[in-house]
This record gives sequence, C-alpha cells and structure tokens, in this order.
Amino acid sequence: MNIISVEENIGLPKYKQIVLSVEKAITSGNLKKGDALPSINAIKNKFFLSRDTVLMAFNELKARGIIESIVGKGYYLKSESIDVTQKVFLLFDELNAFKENLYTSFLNSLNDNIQVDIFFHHFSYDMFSKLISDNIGSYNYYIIMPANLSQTKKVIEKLPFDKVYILDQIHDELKQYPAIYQNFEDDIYNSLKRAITLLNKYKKIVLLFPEKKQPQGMLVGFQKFRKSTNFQHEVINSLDDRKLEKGEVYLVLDDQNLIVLIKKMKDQKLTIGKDIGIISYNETLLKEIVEGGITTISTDFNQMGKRLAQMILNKERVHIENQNDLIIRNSL
Amino acid sequence: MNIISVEENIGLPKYKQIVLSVEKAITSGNLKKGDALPSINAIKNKFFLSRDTVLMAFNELKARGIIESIVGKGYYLKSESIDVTQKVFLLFDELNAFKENLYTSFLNSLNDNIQVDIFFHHFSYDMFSKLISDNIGSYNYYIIMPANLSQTKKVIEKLPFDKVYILDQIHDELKQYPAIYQNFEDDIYNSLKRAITLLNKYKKIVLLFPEKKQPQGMLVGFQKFRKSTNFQHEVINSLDDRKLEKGEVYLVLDDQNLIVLIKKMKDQKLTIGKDIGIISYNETLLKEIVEGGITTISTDFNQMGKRLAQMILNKERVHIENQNDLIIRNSL
DNA sequence: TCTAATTTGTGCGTATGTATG
DNA sequence: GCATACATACGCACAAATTAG
Repeated sequence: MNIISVEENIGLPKYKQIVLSVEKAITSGNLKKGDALPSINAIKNKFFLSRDTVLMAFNELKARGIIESIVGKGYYLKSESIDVTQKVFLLFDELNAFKENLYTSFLNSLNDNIQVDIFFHHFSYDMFSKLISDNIGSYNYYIIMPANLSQTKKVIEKLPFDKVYILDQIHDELKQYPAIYQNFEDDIYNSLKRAITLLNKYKKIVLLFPEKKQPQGMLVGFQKFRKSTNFQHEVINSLDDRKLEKGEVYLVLDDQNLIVLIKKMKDQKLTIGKDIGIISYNETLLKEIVEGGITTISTDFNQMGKRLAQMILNKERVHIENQNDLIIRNSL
Repeated sequence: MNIISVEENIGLPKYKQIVLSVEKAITSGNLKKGDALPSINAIKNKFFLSRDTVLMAFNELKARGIIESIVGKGYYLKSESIDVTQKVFLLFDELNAFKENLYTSFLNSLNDNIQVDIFFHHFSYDMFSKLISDNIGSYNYYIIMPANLSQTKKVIEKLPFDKVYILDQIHDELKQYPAIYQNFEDDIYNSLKRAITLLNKYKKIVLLFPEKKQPQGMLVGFQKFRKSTNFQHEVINSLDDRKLEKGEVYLVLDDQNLIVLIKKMKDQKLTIGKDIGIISYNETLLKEIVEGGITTISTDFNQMGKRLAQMILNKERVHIENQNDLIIRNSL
C-alpha cells in the first residue's frame, strides 16, 4: 500500500503533503490504529527528500496525537480522528475549585479543534518530572503551573523553548518563558493598603498562613505591609486553641479555616465587621452572601484563562500580571 | 500452556512483549513459583527471533528478581511478586468543584504506585468516543462517568469488559458493569420525604431544574414525591423575572441560582426558613455558614472515591448506591 | 558477548523564497 | 532597494533503542 505521496512543484509544502497523505489514508481506511507507518528513511529515499522534511511532517502528526513513535522501532498510528489540529498539555498543581473558572474560560476562548489534556503534579517533584518527560513531543503547547519545587527549570528545559507557557506563579529562574501569573506579594500589599481606612477600625492584623503550598509571596507582601504601618501584627499557622480578641482583623487564605474562624466568632458572640474583621483570599460565589458578605482579595480566574488562550493563539511571548481585585464587603 | 506471545509489527518492542507475557502469566496464575519457563531456543524458534532478543527480556526479568537461571538447565520463576505501576483512566464529564473531594479521596485510597490520568468529555459524544478509542490498551482500569449520550454502551464495549467501572450515574444499558453511583431519583424522593414535617410549614414546592446536564432522575424523584403528597408544586428553569411568594420552598440544584435566590429573598425582605424555604443540592463547606446554614441534599463524594478505590483494589464487581445525606439546617 | 544494520531523537549549519516594514 | 523575520528544505553528525546474526 502506498500511503505517502509527495510531488514536486505543486503549491503545497512537501511536509504538508506527507501530513495530508496520512490523513487521507486514515479517512480511506488504509491506515488503522496500531498500523506501522513507513520509516523516515524509506520515505526520504523514495521521494528524494531531506530527512528533516519527513521529520517535520511526523512531528506535526505526533503533536496532534495522530501517530506515536517508538525509538528503534518506528512510527505507529495512534488515533484515527484527524479533526484535532492542536493539542495543549496543561499541568496543574492539584484539582481544586479555583481551577474550574480558569479552565473553562481557557477552553471557551480556544478554537473548537484544539484539545486540552489536564494533568496534576500534586506538588511532587517526581510526578512533575515524570509527567513532563513522558509527554515531550506529544503536544503543541505546554502550560505549566509551577510549585515550590527545586529543579523546576531543569525539567522544563527539556521541552521546546517556544512551546512553554507559565501559569499562575512565576519564579525568577523562569523569567525567560511567557507567563500569566498572580503577583502575590503586590496583590496582598496593595489590597491591604487600599483597605487601610477600614483596617484602621482594628488594632491588630493576623495572617493565617497554614500551608507550605501557599506561595511565599503572600507572606512577603504581608510583611511589607505591616512594616509600612504601625499595626500590631501576628502570623499564625492554625486556629486551634486560639481565642479571638476584639479588634483583630484576620487575613485567611483558605476556606476551611474561614469556616472555623466564623464559627469561633459566633461562639464568642463577636460581631463580624465590628469586633472582628475578615479578609478572605480567592473569590467564590458564596462569599458574596456569607455573613452579609466576606471581603475578598482575589485574582480574576476567568480573565486569566481568557488571556492565556489569547497568548497562545497569537503566540505572544509576554509577561502578564493577572488583575487582582479587592472586593470590600460587610466583613471588614 | 502458551506463556509467551510475540507479534510482529506492533508498536511494542519484542523483548518487552516477552516481559509482558511473563507478567501476565503470573497475574493470571498460569505461572507459579518454581515453574520452568520455555527455553531461549524454544522461544527464538517459535517466534523467529534473535537469541539476543529473548535474552534481553530474560535479563530484565532476572534483574527484577522475577526469574532465575540455572546454567545448563534453564530459567525458573523465582518470585510471583511483580510491582508494575498500574494505570487508571478516569473519564469525567467536566471539571467542577465537586470532583475535588471525589478525586482526592480516590487517589488517597489507592496504592502509591497507581497512576491516575484524568480526562473530560464535556458531554460531547465525539470527545467521549475519541478519548476511549485512543486509550484502548493503555490502561489497567477504565473508570467512566457517563452522560446522557446515546451510543454510550457501544463505545464502552470496545474496552476490555473486566477493566471498566461506571461512576456517579448508571444507565440501564450499563448494568453489566460494576458501578458506584448516585440514585438521584431515590435520593431526592427519600430526602424530601424525610424532611416532610419541615416542608409542611410551606404551601408550595418549586424545583429549579435549569440544565440539560442535570440527571433526569432528579426530575423523576421530584415528581414521585409531589404525587405522593398534596403539595402544590412547580418546575421552573430560571429565576429570571420570578417574584418569590411567602410559603414557597425551593429545591435548587446549582450554586449560581442559589445565590440569585438568596439575593431575591433579601430584596423582597423575606425571611429564610420562615417565609421562604431552601434546599440546595451538593454540600460545600460554606453552606454550613451561609444564612445560618443551608439545608442540603448531597451524596458523600469522599465516601464515593474511597469505595471506588476499594472496588478496584479488590476487583469487586458490584453495584453500589453511594450514600446520600439530608443535612437539615436553618434554611428549611 | 560482540558486531552490524536499522530506526528514531537531537543539534547545528546552510540556503532559499516570501512577507513585512 | 534594503533589512529582517519566518517558513521551508536540505545535509551532516552523533546518540540511543531495537533487532538480527
């Protein structure tokens, strides 16, 4: 069966003729999942092409998930669906509620024939490294949400430089890659500054900073703020056994602790927004309603997903700080 | 007994096919400790291989401590404990907040050496079909959350029968597969029945059933309940332009509409749990706090993930209705 | 165990045509 | 007309995996 055909001097690049040949062979049924393709050398010799030309075609097909390669063996048909034109590798830290908005707005801003595959590294270096290594060459774009893992750069460097995008947090060593991220330090600092008149109702500001998972920039931004003011301050990592005092305002980063805090407040018969202030991180639907409204500092995840899609579609190599909003509500 | 099998022209190195054959023979019980393996020459002649190819496979097995060689005699099975990293294919409908608990409890209940890959079909038949077709043969287990898609069974049938598990909702045509699911019909019906004394405070029950994505069982359960009582009832698909009336109790399936409802209530100066009742579907952290507590009907996603992991680890071919709880709070 | 042939993977250099400003 | 960037195409060298004899 002659699967590939390449002609000289027709208005179509040779590598595209090869791609098209494979697509045609699939639709006509001549090529089935698992079938072996002719080797690079065989095609090169038959049509007097450069090895690179054939490789270019096969790389495109591989990134679209249509074929796969096995070193030392050859190329094999992996999928019979040719309507996917591009594939995106999206590596998150973990699955949580905030990913929902980000992911759906990202998807909706892309073309229909772009497939997005999601992975999670769970803050494990081994997982992070394995997922990236296993998927080299299989995608057109790699979007990576880094974590506080050493060697991050070393792993990412294995990927083609111009296909990598950094998401949500940026490290100094990754500055060379395009990115859309939260500036946790400035976001916390500026939001607190903006809320200063309301904060002045309180005597002491308390940061609840429980996890190693939280970006360090948050702590830095908080420290910067309290140095620039005369507030009493405290950083704690848990609410266990803590007695709330009138005049304290809490900056809470996760929703689990937000619940605990509100319950404690009620137990001690303290009034939110008067005796105790609360600022919560990351906006969610229900915070608009809870206790007459919880003041939040949050990035706009919808915007982030939308802008990320634009960056990829327009091949923009830029650094974008995603917009952060302070939403003042009853709790402050 | 034919322990070894090697095929020509498939995307798997021949020596790996031999290793895999031995692993399979062990897990299926065809090969026991002390059993002799076919000799190198026997395998070489049967499958027309090079001696080295067979040797490479046996060397790998020897290095892993699975077989041992006795000079002049042959190869013998030394250990039946093979640690292969198992792979799980997990196909969700879409990414949303409720998947978080389910997924993390599932992961945490599995062994460390099990890798779970997540996919989303987004209620598209093409996507559903492609994802399953492309990944045939690549995973040890396939966990599938079906949707209201026709031909579901036909697609799933392409997978090995004993590796498929159904998640969250079960259809009649899929009854032959093991499953852990929500019984939406009974859950709604029984929860409403259980809440009957509180519901009697109200005159009319309203189901807000907006999306085609919501399982039909919910509607059926609701209809069954209202037929068994004398409640006035109504099914609406949106709160737009709706004026709330005192004595109405709302069953709300999604959180977006829950917010809208609570806001409307406040605008009309109606009191929750007195003038207007609310029952919300799917428990989340904040519902414990909102408006003094929102009554919820919800399955236990933690339990679901944990039980699913058990099913897989113990190879249980069972049908399990996941536990559903009615949590009565201030809003009813 | 060694040698050899074939395959993919990767990096570097070069040349040409085309579009853009 | 000139400079530049980009896509296309070619050639070569070496590495690593697979398989054969």
